[in-house]
Amino acid sequence: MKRENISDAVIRRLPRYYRQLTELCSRGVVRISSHSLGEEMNITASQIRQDFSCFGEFGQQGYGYNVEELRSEIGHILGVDQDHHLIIIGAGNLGHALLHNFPFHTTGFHVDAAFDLNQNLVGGSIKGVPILDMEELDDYIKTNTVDVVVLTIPQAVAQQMADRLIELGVKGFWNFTNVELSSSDPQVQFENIHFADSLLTLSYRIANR
Amino acid sequence: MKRENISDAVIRRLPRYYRQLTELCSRGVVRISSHSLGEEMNITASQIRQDFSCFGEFGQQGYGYNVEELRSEIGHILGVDQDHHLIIIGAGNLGHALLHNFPFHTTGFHVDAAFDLNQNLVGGSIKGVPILDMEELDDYIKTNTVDVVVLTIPQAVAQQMADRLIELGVKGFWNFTNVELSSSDPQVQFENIHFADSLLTLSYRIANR
DNA sequence: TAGATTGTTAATCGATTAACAATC
DNA sequence: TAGATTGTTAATCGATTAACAATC
Repeated sequence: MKRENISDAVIRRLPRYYRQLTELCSRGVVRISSHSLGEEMNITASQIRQDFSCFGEFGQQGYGYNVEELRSEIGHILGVDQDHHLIIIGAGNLGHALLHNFPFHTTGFHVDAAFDLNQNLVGGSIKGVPILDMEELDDYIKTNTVDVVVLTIPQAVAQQMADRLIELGVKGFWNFTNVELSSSDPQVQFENIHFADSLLTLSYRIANR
Repeated sequence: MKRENISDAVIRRLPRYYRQLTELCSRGVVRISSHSLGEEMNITASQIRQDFSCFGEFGQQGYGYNVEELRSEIGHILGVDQDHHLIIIGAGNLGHALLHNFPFHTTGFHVDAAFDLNQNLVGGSIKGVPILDMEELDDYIKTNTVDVVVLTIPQAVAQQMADRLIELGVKGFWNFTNVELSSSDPQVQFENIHFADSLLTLSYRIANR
């Protein structure tokens, strides 16, 4: 399904809705109105209804939304039921931490492999994910489906690695290096976790409180 | 210094400017116009001038901006020259990764200690940062300056830990748990790194490309 | 001086909020 | 049926972009 004209602001709220609805599910809440959902999330009821209406009609007048149903609709919109394939490049501290702690399965991603230069790691596995030699990367991508590459490598080699991967046809990057990656191909998607940018905004806010 | 009415959008662009200017500095670029800076960053020249004008007049007509000077001004606005104090709660994989890889010093933060429950870690240190027993946390905060607490602990205990710390007077949180933390005190600042939300937006975009 | 580029004011665009008819 | 709450249209608000006088 291809949807046009959904603003980035809306897209960024979807995971929050999904998270809140998951929480409501686990609390056993069956139905909720845009008003009460908004109260819990600090969002106006208007915005919630406006957001949802971009994707369909999930509620019922006079009743509100069925929590479980709405959760599953939003999960579907986000693609959590799509079984995407992902590999991790760089099995250092951060790659390691993601492999150990991040619940990839709840987001519809399957981690197929990790790659590293360090020969002490190569051949081993973490949480069932094999660590392969960086040498095997090109071959791997040519012969396997890779929807997203996680970049947990040093800044210095980030753009060149991205270029190499884009060349090989990779279209999705979850970028943990504090580098602004770019591609001339608009089909290529980057999602950045810029730790430093994040901490600096906090620094600004505590300094200007 | 207290600035009023600076929008979140502007604040979130500041670290990007700072990053780009640092890069320009290292390339030896001495001066730059809003136009060329905009070209490099994919931002309009208008927006750049508008953004900077929130904080002062850093340019010169007919010349543009002195890169080094502008960088230092923005760094100052962000507080990188302020030597903030920070502790890390949870020295597991993620806390570990931050201690090893994150260049706290370039952001004006000094990491004074890490805390963990795991007695195998307590007493040791990582990159010169001592790992203390969680038991000592309350005393530590009462007797030391703590501007920011990094939360790299399990989701399940996140809000209760935040409540405990807020009670003790902590006003800044760098939150790595995928939980929406909140406080009734508007002085308390949360900056969230929601990994799952981030990956889900990527999932959405590759599914709706 | 002439050209370039700023800081700022005005215009435009887009996102959020309010209002309300439709209807469960 | 009456009350509640949706989905949607209209109004408002805020952020981005354009324009331009000031001036280096």
